[in-house]
Amino acid sequence: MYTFTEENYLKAIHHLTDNSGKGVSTNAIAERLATKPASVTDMLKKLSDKNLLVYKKYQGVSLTAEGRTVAIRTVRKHRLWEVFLVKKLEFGWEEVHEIAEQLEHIQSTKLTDKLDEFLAYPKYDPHGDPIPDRNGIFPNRSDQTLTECNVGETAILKGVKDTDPEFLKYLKKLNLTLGEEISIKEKESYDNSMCVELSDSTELNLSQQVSSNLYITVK
Amino acid sequence: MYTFTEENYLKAIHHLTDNSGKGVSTNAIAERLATKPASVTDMLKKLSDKNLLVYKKYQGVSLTAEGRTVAIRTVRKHRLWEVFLVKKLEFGWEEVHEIAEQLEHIQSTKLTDKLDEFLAYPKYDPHGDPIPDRNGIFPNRSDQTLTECNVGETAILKGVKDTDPEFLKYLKKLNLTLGEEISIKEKESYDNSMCVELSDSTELNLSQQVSSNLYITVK
DNA sequence: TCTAAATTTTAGGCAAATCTAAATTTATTT
DNA sequence: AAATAAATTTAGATTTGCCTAAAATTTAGA
Repeated sequence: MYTFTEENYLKAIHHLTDNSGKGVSTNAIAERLATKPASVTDMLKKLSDKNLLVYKKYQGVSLTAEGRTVAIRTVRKHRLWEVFLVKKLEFGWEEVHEIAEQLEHIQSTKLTDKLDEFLAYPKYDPHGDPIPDRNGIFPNRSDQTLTECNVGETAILKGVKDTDPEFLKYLKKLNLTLGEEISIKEKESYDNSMCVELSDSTELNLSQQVSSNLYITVK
Repeated sequence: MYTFTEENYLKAIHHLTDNSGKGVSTNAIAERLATKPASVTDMLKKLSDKNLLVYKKYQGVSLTAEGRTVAIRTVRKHRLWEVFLVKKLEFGWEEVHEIAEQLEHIQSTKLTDKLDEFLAYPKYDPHGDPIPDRNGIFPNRSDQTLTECNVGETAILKGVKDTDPEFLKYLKKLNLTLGEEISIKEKESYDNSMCVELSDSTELNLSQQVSSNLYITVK
């Protein structure tokens, strides 16, 4: 149906699309795909010819309905495989992205749906990112980060914004896993770091860099 | 490491290698991969340059140790994924080959080994084909077919030689699944068909075409 | 053995996806 | 508003894997 490369471009463009209505820039796509802007321009023309996106020279691109469908389907596959790798094969959450980058291109709707069923229809992947259903509908997710919480509140860790393996390993070391309850004890206005307590009573000091990458809901 | 195409060529050549010591022919490879002989010649030169096989013009090819390792690793991945699809996702045995053709190219030794563990180290795939272990060692398999059995003997179905989806669906319809006990009641010398009885006492008439494609062991 | 048939290889090309270097367009600055 | 900087596109190549048509080699048949 769609090639490995086409799916990757569409997924990248979908990821880079914000609600501002502006087109996604060539440079942004090139950076995300670790390729050169000239290569991106080439590919945008081809994808435009296939009606997967709307491209006007120098104006950036936006996905068509068809392009968005393909992109979301790819995200769905990626995240379902990540769940499989962590929940069934017991990989660490910092190891699965790379393998899922390959698995997301397997072509078989039946496989995707059976995998979904096997995993009991998970709503979020191991990093807390929402998994679209077979119709492409995403579950809602909190976009509130720990930074926005006040002293005295208790937050529940729902996801991570940054999924860099180094960051994930660091959180693992701190015992910060999805679902963890985090009570804010103190906020330091000097560097915006915060002191928090976990459910097992350990206390941690989190930099703003860390807290701004943790999606939470207030209890 | 190795491309999709390289793995496919090596797997095909491994499959076509018999113990006769003769090289595998260009035409045979082309037919198996549904490609043209000229394309095969191109690729053989490249694989030879990479020391994955030994190629002499007009003489056919044979795999080097390295090439064989890659081929067997690919077979291992293919068959493990087939087990996963049938045992865990409940696909029919006639549906899994195509999907496994894609999954077999996922690059991650850790994934393969974890999958193997998850599946409890299966020795045979859903068609009864042996699965090499992580060192490339195949379990022994019977190469005796039902055709060779005599009246009065009871055979246990261990595998199928032909894995064409149509044949597999036919066997399913006949209730002939791996492990089934088959008692030979009668052999018809006219067309070499045989009349057999299954464990649930149903009687079947099997053509030579069918019986010669069933690997068995005598009880 | 000598010729015809089959097999295999070479030659020349094509499409996908990428690259570098140069040209063009848009954005920013003074 | 002109000049510079940044972003984007074009032009021309490269690599991988495949193709067709023609040439070369091997095998098989009379």
